[in-house]
Amino acid sequence: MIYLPEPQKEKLKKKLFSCFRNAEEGAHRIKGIIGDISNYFKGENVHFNYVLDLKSMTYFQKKVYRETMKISYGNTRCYNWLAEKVGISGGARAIGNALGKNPLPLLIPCHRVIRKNGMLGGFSSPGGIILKKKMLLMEGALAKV
DNA sequence: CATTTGACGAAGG
DNA sequence: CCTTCGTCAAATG
Repeated sequence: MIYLPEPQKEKLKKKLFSCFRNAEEGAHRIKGIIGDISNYFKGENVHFNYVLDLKSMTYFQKKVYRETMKISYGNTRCYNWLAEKVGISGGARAIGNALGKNPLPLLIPCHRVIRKNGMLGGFSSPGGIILKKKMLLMEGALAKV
């Protein structure tokens, strides 16, 4: 499970520990991921290559996530592009639904999926659309101003 | 099974 | 800008 940064650190901590009572002790086992994430938010071009546990997701969602993971750092694609990729051209809205349930934001870089008209679309993690924009800016994915 | 609901997109005001 | 309509997987009833 991934929680992206929230304005209030304590609130986030509380949320984490309510899910994982042994979070502190187990942390060393996921040092790699923690390091990667922290480097990412320092502005580094981090690749993220981990085997993800997606067995609780539907077949369709897994297909969407697999394609989403092919969008590399600093690039963006639109919802309909993904729709084509998973074989439902015209189903952009269904893509949005699937991405809205992304259990592993950042590792599954749904923030790189934006609207065709240049709008950013949505972002369901706590940081919301503000955070999505920040991440894209950091990646240098937003061309102008 | 029938409806409703969206992180969409195109077309036409 | 805005509205309407087509679209499709999931959630809901």
